[in-house]
This record gives sequence, structure tokens and C-alpha cells, in this order.
Amino acid sequence: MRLTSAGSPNIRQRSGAAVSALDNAAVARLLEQAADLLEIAGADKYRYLAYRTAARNVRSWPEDLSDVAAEGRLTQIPGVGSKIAAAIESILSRGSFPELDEVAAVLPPSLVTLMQIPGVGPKTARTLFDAAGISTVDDLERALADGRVRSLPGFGDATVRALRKGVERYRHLGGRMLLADALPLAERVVGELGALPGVVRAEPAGSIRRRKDTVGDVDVLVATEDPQVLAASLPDLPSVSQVIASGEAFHRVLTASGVEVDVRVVEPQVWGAALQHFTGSAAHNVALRERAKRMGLKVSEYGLARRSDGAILACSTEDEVYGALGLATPPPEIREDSGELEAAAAGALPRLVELGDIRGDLHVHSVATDGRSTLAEVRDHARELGYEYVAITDHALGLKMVGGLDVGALERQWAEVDRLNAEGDGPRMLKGIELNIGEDGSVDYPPEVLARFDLCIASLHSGWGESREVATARVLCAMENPYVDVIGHLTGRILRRREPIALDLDAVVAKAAETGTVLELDAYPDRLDIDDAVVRMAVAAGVLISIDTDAHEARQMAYMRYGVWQARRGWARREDVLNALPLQEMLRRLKRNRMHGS
DNA sequence: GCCGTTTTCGGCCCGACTGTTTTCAGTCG
Repeated sequence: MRLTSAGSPNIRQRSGAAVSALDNAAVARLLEQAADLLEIAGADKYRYLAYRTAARNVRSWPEDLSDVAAEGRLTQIPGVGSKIAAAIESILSRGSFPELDEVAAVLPPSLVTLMQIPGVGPKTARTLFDAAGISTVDDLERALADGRVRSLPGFGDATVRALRKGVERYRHLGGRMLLADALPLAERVVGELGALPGVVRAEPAGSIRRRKDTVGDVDVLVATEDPQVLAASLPDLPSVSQVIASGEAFHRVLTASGVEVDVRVVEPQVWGAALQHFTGSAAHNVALRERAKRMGLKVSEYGLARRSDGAILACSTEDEVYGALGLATPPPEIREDSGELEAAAAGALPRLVELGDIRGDLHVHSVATDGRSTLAEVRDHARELGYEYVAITDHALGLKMVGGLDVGALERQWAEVDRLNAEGDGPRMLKGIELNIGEDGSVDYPPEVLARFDLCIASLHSGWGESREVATARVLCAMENPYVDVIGHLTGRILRRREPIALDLDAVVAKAAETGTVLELDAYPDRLDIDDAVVRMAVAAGVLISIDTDAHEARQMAYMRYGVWQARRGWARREDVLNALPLQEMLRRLKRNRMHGS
């Protein structure tokens, strides 16, 4: 494949505002925007909930929507009926749909962002807009400062304080924090709670337990025989700087690090039901309760109850709760109402990949480019992790700013790798490289150099302003290269800092399947790229994924767990993961070695 | 707006906390 130059005006023009380039997530966002605006407008509850359900299912649907639409199969997607199918077709052809246009003519779409501020729901957003003309976070900040909000009916001092705090938090965190920041905090609070007298169990719940890449709230569940002692002890916990709110079943504390933690308190005998409830997701719980209702049962955080007489049937463990509903217990990572309940009912839940399945790390940098550890340090750390192999993949020639390696530098590195391997007491070190995908889809070295590596990763390190067509074509072209074994951090996203490069993910996954190219799941906590949805597409297409840390110092190889969790969220099994294979089998599965029939 | 082990019409998940308009609406998970 040969591409027109990425800068070619005709390509940019053709694709610049092309609405057909919308991916499933973009369609889902428009459906969600309609749902939010309809809710603010006071539309019927079940009407806007229908848009929200459809949005969720569209986002996780494994095929490209334009293909589904072209074949007239949109209504096969759960929650999509004839009207929303028409709305999706309208979105695909012109970027919006009549119901959204209608409500957006009455209410500014920016009102939706107001609802992302903690404490602002649809009613408050509506009131702020109607009574004070506030439609953006900036408007709200000004109106809070000059006293206009305080003067509105129903807005007392406490509400104004809460809104100020909400705006501050929204600005500071972009609403969400990294799992890698939230989990250690939650674990510290859990440890302190667990040491209190009367406490039987404590665990992180919510999106932290589901291992979502970013979390909006830190939820901790604690079972105690003495709630009074717990409440009295909270202000004195080492990580707690202030108790913000307190009730019988719930406390909100501010931690020393400035993050709020919600502590849910339950009796030990309802632990299972409570853990299930507070793990969510909301969508999973809704689906579970609907199932329970059809069976004449009722699920809440207090257990599974018979509707007829209220008798409690099961609640001490999650297995009891799910079991009483005729379900196997789905791993928390896949509780998103995206097929796990159906699989659990059919006894068909996958055995997901685990950290212990991982046999090596195939993306590690060294001091030769922008890493901070020597090859020996990387090797020693890999040994401590119990790995069979580790690949050194420094940056290739083209990435000038980090001193990408020329052939001479590569040969010196390979000699060092050979020397370390000859010592024979560590994991096998592999000669790898992280290539740059150029503007025309080419990579840094000629084939005779590429052939000398054990494996090559190729990544995009430029192109954030590019059209979806151009960026996709670059990646597809790189995958045609017989020596490009793996595509690294596919979309280049940095969580909370940099948007993903727009790509036709359907085409990328299809090309990976066709060419035998592996897709990397970069486990670095602010990348986690590919995301769970793409992992699921890859798994469904039979594409191998490689869970790598992209470590820039040896210690960061511990980030592997974040990648494994993300892979689990994408329903990946051990057999779907390249670096869960033993060394020889792993090498055999690389494209370069398949091609030469070894 | 969607959907069918009760249904093509009439339902559609459950409970706690907060602030304030002081008897309950709004928000959250």
C-alpha cells in the first residue's frame, strides 16, 4: 500500500468534517447528550433512560455501526428500537438527529457539562439556566463568586459551598482520577478501617473494584459489628483529615491527599449483598434487579428477598446472591451489563487472564534512549518478577528527541544482550525495538535491519491533528510490513491529558487479524491503550494482544497488573495474550516467524 | 423509547443522605 502524503490537502478536505467517520463512541456520546438534555428539559424518565441504555450498548457493540446500519441490523443492538435506529442513521449521515436538534434548540448543549459537577443534577442545572442564564462551568464559577447563585431561591450557604467545591474538583481532576492513584488510596483506608475493633471486613468497591482505568469516586465497603465505634474512630484515622458527612450507613471523609472517600457501613451478615451492590456497575445492577424481579425476587444492598413475604434468601457472599438468581458470579471487571449476565446464566463465563499467567514483558526502555535503567537492571527486575523473558525495545532512529538508535548503537546493545544472556541465570533477553510509524506508514529501518530483531513494535508518535482516514491508513500500512510484529499503544491517548488519535478501529482489528499483527495493551497507568472495548473487539476477531508495561525504569514493570485488569475488562483469556505463552511458543506466534514457516 | 416466562400495552430498580423550600425534592451510587 502506498499513501498520499499525510499533508495532502485533498485527503484532509475530504475527511475533515466527514460525519461518516464517526465511530461507535462518538455516536454514543450524541445519544447521551440527547438523554442528558431531555432529562434537564423534564422529559419522561423512561424516554431519556432509553437513550442512555442505547448509548451504552452502542458503545460496547463489537462491530462498526455504519456496517450494521448498512445491513439494516441496528435494531439487533439491545435497547435500540425503530426510533433510535433512525436516530443513529441520521447521526451517521449528518452528525445529529431531529430529537437532539429539537431539545438543543431550547437548551444549550453545554448544560450537559454542568451535570458533571458533583452536586449538580438535571434539576439544579435547569434552575441555574432558567433563573440566572448559567449554561457553562465558567458561568457558574462567576455566578458563585458574585453572589448571584446565593440569591436564587433554594440555594443556601451550604449549597453554594458545595457547588464551589464541586467546581474546584471538576477543574482539578477533570472529574476523574487514575485507577493507579485511587487504588492505593482506597487500600490504605481499607487497611486502617480493618484494624478497628468490631470490623470484620473492609474492601474497595465501585469502579475501583471493577478496575476501570479511571474512577470518579473512591468507594470503600466495611462490615462491622460496632458501627458506633467505627463512626467515632473515623476522624482519628491516619489518612483521614476531615469527616465531611456522616449517617448510619454512610460516611464521607476527606483524606490527607485531598481526595474524598465514601465509606459504606453494613452488618457482617449482609456482606455479600452489599459488596455486590456497591461494586456495580449501575447498569449491571439494573439488569440484575430486572432479572430478580422477573423471578419474584428483589435485590438490594441488604440481600436477596422474596417479593411475596420479604423473606431474605441470600446475602452473606456474592456467590450466594448470584447463585440464588441462577447465575455464576461474574468477575467484577466485566460487570457492565455487556453480556456477562447472559454468559453467567449459560455457565459460559470466560476464564479471564490473570497476572500469574504473564510470562514476560515485551516493551521496556533502557538508558540507551529515554529509559533510566541499564539492561542488567531490567534483566534483574524481570527475574524478580519470575519472568521467562523480557524484550528491550528502545526507540528507533526516527524519534530524534529521545536519541533514537542508529545501527551502530543497536549492534552495541545487541552485544550487551548476548553477553547478559550468556550469563544464563536470568530470563531470556530479547532484541526488540519500538519503531515509529511515519507519515506514509513506513518505519525507521530497511528490511535487512528489521530482520535482525527478535521482535518489532511499531507505534504512532505523531498525528494527533490528522484525519481518521489518514491516521488509519498509516497504521494499516505499518501492519502490512512483515517485520512489524506488534502495534504499540494504538491510539496514543494519555488519560486526562491527551485525546486518542481518531482511528477506524474496526479496520485496524480486521487488518491485524488478516496480517497476524499483535495489538499491544500498554499497561502504563495513564495509557492503558488499547482500551477495554478494543480488547474485546480483538479477542472476538482472534487477534492476539500483548500486555506490556512500556517501562522507562525497571520498577515500572510492576505496572503489569493494570494492563492485566484492562485486558480482563475486555474479556481476554490467557490464550488471547501473546506474553502469557512460553518463550518458544510466543516467538513462533510472531508474524516474522509465521512468515518464514518456523 | 423499548420490550415481551404477565404483556403488542403498560409497565420499566432500590435505598440513603443532604439541605432547606420544614415535609420532601434532588442527587448519588
